Amino acid sequence: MSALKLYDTATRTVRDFTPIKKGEVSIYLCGATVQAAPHIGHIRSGVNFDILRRWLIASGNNVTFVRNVTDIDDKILQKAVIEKTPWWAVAMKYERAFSDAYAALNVLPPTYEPRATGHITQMIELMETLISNGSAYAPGNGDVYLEVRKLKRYLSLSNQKLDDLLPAGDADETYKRDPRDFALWKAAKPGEPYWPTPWGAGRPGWHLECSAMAEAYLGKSFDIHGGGLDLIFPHHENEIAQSEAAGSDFAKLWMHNAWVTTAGEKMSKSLGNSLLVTEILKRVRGVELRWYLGSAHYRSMLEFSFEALEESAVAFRRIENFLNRAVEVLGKNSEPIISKEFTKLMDDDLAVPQALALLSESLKSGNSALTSGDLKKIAEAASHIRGVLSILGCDPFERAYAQSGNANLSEAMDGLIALLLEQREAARLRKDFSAADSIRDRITSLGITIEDTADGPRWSVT
RNA sequence: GGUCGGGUGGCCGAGAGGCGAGGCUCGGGACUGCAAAUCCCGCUACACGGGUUCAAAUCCCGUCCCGACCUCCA
Repeated sequence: MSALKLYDTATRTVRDFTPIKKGEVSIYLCGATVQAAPHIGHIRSGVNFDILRRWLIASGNNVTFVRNVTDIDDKILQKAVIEKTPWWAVAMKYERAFSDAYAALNVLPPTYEPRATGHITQMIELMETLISNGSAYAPGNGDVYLEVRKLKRYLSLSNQKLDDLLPAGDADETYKRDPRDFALWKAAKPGEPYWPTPWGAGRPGWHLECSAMAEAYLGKSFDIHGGGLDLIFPHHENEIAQSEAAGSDFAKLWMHNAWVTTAGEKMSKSLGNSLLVTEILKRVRGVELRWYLGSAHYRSMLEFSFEALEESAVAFRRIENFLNRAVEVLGKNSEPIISKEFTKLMDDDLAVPQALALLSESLKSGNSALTSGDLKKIAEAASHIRGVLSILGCDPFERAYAQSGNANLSEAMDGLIALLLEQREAARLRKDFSAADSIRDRITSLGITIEDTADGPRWSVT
């Protein structure tokens, strides 16, 4: 019995979430336009919605999760010219880059991951519907526009008035009945890729694909539509306009994640390469980046700095260290438990930051139990921590984060270090501390940390 | 111009009328041959000016500052 509440952009309130079909949740997330490698802002969206998805699953729902790939658009075509390569090669290259980033951050693969170019047929059908019912028009040049003045309602998501909008600057308005009408379909210019349609050869406008694909995979009505804040207008407004004009109910609830900012500003694509996921992953592991991106509330801006990232990674290693020690002491891993308190927090619009305070309590209690040797409490703490981490997608024991090392090699290493530690222990016993410290220093300089515990020394690679 | 979101301690980051989230840093202590790890204690804030209230970071009015969107955007 879920009491999940989520913030709905459409009503600007936190409200009860009830799926259309009990136990089944359908989500459409606007994915990447594959025109450049992902930076950490792009991937935050993936992480935030992955947390939502994991929570819905943990709450007993079957989740159908659709995340599209926009593999044709103006920027991809521009990039193809710059990179002197076909547009589809550009799209494929960056789609792979996104896939790699999602995988590195343990973002669950979507149930379906449709590409725009694979759904031209559905888009044409949608346009036919819109033209035949008078919502859209083809002025004859190959373009197809949606006539926004004819809509029963428009701009309800962003709460704007049509007449307040600034007129589009560089739009070629000669074919538009109103400057605010937007393109469903764009006529191909010479040299551009095109698909044939009853109105001429061209390619999809940006918004059409999401309406077409959402209906294809989720039907005329589905539970949650998500994306970044900047998609509210125009992208999501236009999706609503198209789909409603075509007779769909479309999304029941709208969720938008906030940005990763630098110096208070939205991360822009012209910022350079330093914040690309691949670059960040040279500094911290995937699980640590995910922990960082997931740790702020999804509707709060996350002010990025390398200091904050490093700090966050250190905090995560502390948790990981406890879990590893718990396994050593207990001889086995503790099963994740989702506590009532945690459930209450997550049900409250995914209150992750407060859940982290809860985790912090478990960590303290677990570490204390480790000192006192209270096995029951150690297991309890480990279970609660793993419960939280499993929802955040940061459980270090998850397969996505498993070390793919050479088993023989680590066994040999284990033996070698044990040998050194035995010598050090012998030196300590005879109070030859300078010999003991010199062994420790040598080991430390190789990047291995030695800790003396009540149960003897333990080592870990830093 | 319209719409939306912010300003919280040295830093990050929650909360949204009362009983001061949490983490990091810093200071002190316990433990330890030393270190590391861990635990305990301490430091304590809500942009500014008014107002409402027994009580305001939270509500209201005003001001300042920052950011986002307005047909390329996570």
